Amino acid sequence: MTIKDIARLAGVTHSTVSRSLNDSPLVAAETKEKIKKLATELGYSPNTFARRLVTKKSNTLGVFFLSRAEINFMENFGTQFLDGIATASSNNGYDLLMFTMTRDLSNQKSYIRLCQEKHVEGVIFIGMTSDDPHLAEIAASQIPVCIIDFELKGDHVGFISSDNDQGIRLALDHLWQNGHRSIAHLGGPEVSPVAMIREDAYRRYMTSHGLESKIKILRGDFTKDSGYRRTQEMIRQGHLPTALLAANDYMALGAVKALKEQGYKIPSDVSIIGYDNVLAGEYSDPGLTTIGQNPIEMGASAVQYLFEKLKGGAPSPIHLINPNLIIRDSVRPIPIR
Amino acid sequence: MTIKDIARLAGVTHSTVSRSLNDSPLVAAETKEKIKKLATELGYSPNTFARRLVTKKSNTLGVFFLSRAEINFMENFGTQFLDGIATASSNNGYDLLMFTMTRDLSNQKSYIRLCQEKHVEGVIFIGMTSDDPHLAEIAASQIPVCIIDFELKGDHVGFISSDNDQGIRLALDHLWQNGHRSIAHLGGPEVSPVAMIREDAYRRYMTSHGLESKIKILRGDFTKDSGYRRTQEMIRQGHLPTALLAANDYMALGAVKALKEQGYKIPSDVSIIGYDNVLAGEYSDPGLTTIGQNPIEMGASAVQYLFEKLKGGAPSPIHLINPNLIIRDSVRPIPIR
DNA sequence: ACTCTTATTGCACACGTGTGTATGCGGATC
DNA sequence: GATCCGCATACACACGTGTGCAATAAGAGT
Repeated sequence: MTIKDIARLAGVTHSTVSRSLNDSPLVAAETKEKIKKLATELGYSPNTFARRLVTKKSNTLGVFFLSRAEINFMENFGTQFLDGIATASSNNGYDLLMFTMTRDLSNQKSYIRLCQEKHVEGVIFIGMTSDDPHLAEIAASQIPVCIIDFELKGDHVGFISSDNDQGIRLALDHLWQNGHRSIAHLGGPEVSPVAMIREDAYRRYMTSHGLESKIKILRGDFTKDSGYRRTQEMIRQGHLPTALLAANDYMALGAVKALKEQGYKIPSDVSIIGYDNVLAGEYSDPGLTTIGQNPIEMGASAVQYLFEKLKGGAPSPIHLINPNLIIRDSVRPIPIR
Repeated sequence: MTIKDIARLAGVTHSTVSRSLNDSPLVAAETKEKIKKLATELGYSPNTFARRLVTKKSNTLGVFFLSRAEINFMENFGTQFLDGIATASSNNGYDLLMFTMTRDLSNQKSYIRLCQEKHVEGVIFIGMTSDDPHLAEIAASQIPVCIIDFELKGDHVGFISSDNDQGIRLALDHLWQNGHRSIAHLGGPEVSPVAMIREDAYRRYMTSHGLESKIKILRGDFTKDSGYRRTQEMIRQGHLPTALLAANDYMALGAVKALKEQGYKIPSDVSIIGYDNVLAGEYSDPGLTTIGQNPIEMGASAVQYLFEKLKGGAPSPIHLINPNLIIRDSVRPIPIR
């Protein structure tokens, strides 16, 4: 079923059909209607390959995501990113091609080259790592790029992230409103940009609320075990805060474990708040109050950035998505001392 | 950069170039080499749209996955399925188009229709649900379909799943070898096919090992809370087994919680083994011994099925992937009584 | 030396769609 | 009534690649 078939049945040429279906003003309203009706009756759908060949527009976005079996860092975020990306893309009539970034980075084909070959108009990266050998090439890309949770500067590259600063403020506001004044921070490693942003937000909040003297930072590495050990050390030193704000949920769960082992009760003895809203926090005991990112919205924003770029606009290269506070059972109000 | 450009530079016609790059025997070995060399030097890559237009082959697979923000049932499996699918697809020179199955099933376009429009040669579904209104249409599909974790019969539809029967045997073997003879089963709801398969495997194993009298089944609904409550009831009744095999990890974690609350120690008092290898089990206390599915391999198998179908073969419509036992700290050997 | 065969290349068309230009037709203007 | 204008449609070509068939050249056989 092609436009030529429709043309024959309607007694016109294929050009008239083409123009009708594309709503060209060059064709009489009457015949246009007639042809459109005929097309839908026949269940016609255009051959995208022929169309793309002549228009030189692919209407296709690409998404690369990290493929590492042993690293589960993405939790269920991965599918939610993809969810947001796929629906936003589809809503705008764009196809979505999916690629993986494999682990042996040596014989890996250049991403950008691959995109050119596939005629991808814009591309999104999920799970980019700083050891990737193609970073410079991506930064110099001529086709619009958007990277989730990894900052890279370039004329046509955007950056989508959760607003970590605001997330920390949400968490600390919650503790503050529950009467907590002695709040320690279980931070991530210094090599992690996200960890540093969260720690910095903690420092600023404490200072601006007159709690500068209460600032206390335990340095973990985002693993549950590091949270467990740093908390053990803190317990031994004997200075327990009333609340602990962890830079991610896994460390928070490690802290819970260490405290429970020493006979402390959560949240009656110590309140704990995590970050990321991983599933383990939902199923832990007590349920972990935490800050949730909005991965679906992040994915949609990435697509949004690409479309604005494609339209010739100059969207902000950085988009921070609002996180939200998820209240469970690990924070308890205390009277102000 | 087209084959015409190469033709001009090589002093031949575009047909000769086309034949050379496609390794046709109709062209002299000498000129073939020359042209191939020229093409790589110029960094030529064929225009897929033109090629697909004339060959009528898209070299494209499609993947639909369920898009439901509030349902996290896929955990990190989703990305791993996609990982396996994307790499297998790419290794065979196929592109992968991604679509979502949106929640409002009413105004949803027919999946198969969409596949035809996009010229998808084969399609994979992840997260299919039994309330989807397009099931009949999928079953009757003329293009090869493969569904992960959802059985549907049709001439061109395949079914990929973890081998639940073997998984249960792995778990019970592990308990058996650790001396356990009194093993209860915390099963899933009767409406779940997977739950029934797992329960049946439990029954057969117990019977074939002379433990028919020890068969005891608690009926949960796959949630942590149901595991918690069924276990509480069992404790109240006073007949504790030495080991508990749960039909999924969340229920296992619920059981752990109930037992710990009553002062029992895991695994010294009761051994517990879960199923699915969700992340929460890795981070729970104690680490949950469980059965892991191999989602990457499942994804790759789905692609494999489609390719065999496309080659005209008749692959088995059912593929069961071997699960594996993941030993952590929730099972402990006991002396045989 | 002539014919026949075979190897190699060119020619021409096709795939389905979009678009610039030409053509035809009706009506309005003078 | 001749001219001009505008509207609607047809014609023709293009996009880049693949392929059946014809054409040419070279070599082999008699």
